[in-house]
Amino acid sequence: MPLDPKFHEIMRQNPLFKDLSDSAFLRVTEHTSHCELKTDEVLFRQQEPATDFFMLLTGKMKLSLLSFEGTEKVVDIINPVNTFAEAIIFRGIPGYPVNAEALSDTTVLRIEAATYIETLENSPKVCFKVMAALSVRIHWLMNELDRLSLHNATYRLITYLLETVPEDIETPTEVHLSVPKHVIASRISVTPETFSRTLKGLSKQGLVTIHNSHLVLNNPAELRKMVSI
Amino acid sequence: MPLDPKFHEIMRQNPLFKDLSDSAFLRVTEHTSHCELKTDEVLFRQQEPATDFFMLLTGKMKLSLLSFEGTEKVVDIINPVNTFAEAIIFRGIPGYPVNAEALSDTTVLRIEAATYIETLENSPKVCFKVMAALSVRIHWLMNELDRLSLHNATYRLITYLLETVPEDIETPTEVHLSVPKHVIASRISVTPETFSRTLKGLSKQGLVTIHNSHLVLNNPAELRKMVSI
DNA sequence: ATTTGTCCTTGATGTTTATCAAGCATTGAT
DNA sequence: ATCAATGCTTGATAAACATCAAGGACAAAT
Repeated sequence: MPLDPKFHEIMRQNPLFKDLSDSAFLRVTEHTSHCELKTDEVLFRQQEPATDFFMLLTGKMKLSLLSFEGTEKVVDIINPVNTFAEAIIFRGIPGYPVNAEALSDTTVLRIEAATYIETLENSPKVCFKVMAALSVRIHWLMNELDRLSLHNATYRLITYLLETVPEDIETPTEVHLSVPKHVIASRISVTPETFSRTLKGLSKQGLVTIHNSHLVLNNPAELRKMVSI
Repeated sequence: MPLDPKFHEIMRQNPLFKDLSDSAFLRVTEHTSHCELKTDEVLFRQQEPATDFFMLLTGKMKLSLLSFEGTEKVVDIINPVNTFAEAIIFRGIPGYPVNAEALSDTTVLRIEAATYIETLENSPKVCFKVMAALSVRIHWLMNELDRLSLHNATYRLITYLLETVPEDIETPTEVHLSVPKHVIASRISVTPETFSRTLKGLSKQGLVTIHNSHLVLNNPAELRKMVSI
């Protein structure tokens, strides 16, 4: 079934679709479907055959890895209106490399990879957009590696918090944790207990004020200095 | 100066150049130069303007990040005949994201990014190869992230050792550590001291035998089981 | 109103790994 | 032959973080 045209505009804003010709774009949308997920519902699992990639419209998704002991590591938290799993398109390997699960009720667009690839074959311009997107991803991952291996829990928490506010903010800023704390804990690779204690540590230093999921960064400049961004 | 034709064949074997037309390839080689580095010599530093990417012909290179405290983390060890820093091509950001330093006397080819980009604009087929290469990189990085955040020093050492031997080996196998131990230590994110102790631990269990830089993996199957690959 | 469940916090304890300090082996230079 | 210099190992100690166990806050269900 072809996609409801009301979604066309939002798709077009994404770099992966922006430079497609109208006819190519329509061909893609004909192989795109709309998909609703309830909280905790699984979109796909590690190793499952990967035939589609996705664009998140509303809600939150988490991408996670499962170790063989069964412990889970949240690799990324996806927000609207980003695409995810697009890197699978070009791999020889057929399976998804992560699990994708809804953190809240969500809507996603499911885009057939094969169709999209066909359209790319006729458009070097879009290829460049894709390559740029992949490169951004690579540098994000390198950044993650850096932050995991070079730094401690406090550092990782602060950088996580600062990612959610504009770069130039100097005055006290509210931050609402829109996903459960234990998910953020996994995302920055600490246990929920350590997360709680680390956040409390920042609070004792007067750097943040805590009201449940509602935080105030009292001194963004000082926080930035602590991680020297 | 154009590149000595004796290097053409080896370049052609790399996926980034394999599917270029002859004329396009020649244009690239005209903007490629040959470059010799002594041990410890720096090829480029983090933040330096990135105008070229590279292909390693002989020797070893290390790519590393420097934290603001001055500690170094080896992100990757490059072997012949791989390209590196190719992801910079498509980024908006102008600087290299890592440092590149020779671990031994090396020779590299320096390829002008702008010229290469021009050739891509005319060849969707090569674009696909590049996208595939970038995707492989992404999945390698996700694997790294997994191994750093889900596992301990022993696990990381074992996977490092197993990466150097064929997948199906069951009998005792020699492994020669071709780079200094402290570099490997940084690569798997432990201190040299921990590296030494961890390796000794494996030795005490009879899993490896140590003769300086020369190791024997006595039971690859058991090692593989321990990390359950 | 009580119960149940989820999520978070807190404290006590244990493990892993880093840090500091010293010593040993090898190499190259004087 | 002796003297650094380098890279590795080893031991003692400390820090960071995980684990285990218990309890509190809050919301939904009964």
